[in-house]
Amino acid sequence: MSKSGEMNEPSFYERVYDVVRRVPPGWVVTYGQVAACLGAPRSSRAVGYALRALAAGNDVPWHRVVNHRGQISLRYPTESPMLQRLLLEDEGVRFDTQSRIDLTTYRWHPEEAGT
DNA sequence: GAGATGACGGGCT
DNA sequence: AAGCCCGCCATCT
Repeated sequence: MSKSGEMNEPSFYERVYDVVRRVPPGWVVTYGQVAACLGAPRSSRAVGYALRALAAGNDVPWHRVVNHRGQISLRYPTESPMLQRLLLEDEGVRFDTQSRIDLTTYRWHPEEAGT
């Protein structure tokens, strides 16, 4: 990404970011939810790919996105997963003894939020 | 243009 | 309940 096309295309990335930005503090969504919200319920992996490309200093609450098991999928930098957990706990999200989030309680439903 | 990658999801064992 | 495998999709090399 160094040629033309990194800031002029409303790519999937932007849409993903836009959805994630709507997630209120203290709530979480799964990659699949974000994908479904974009009209591509099968693009969950692509969503993760988009978030991976996020640069530091952005206004996207990426930490509110977890996998369908309610766990943090990050395994990259050793600190990122811990950071995500700290950010969520700071917002009131509780983790069980298995470092897992109860999606039945914290899962945010965009359709209920209205658009 | 083709092959490989990845912050996933669902189903089966 | 937890783990393993396969399939999807957008992007990268």
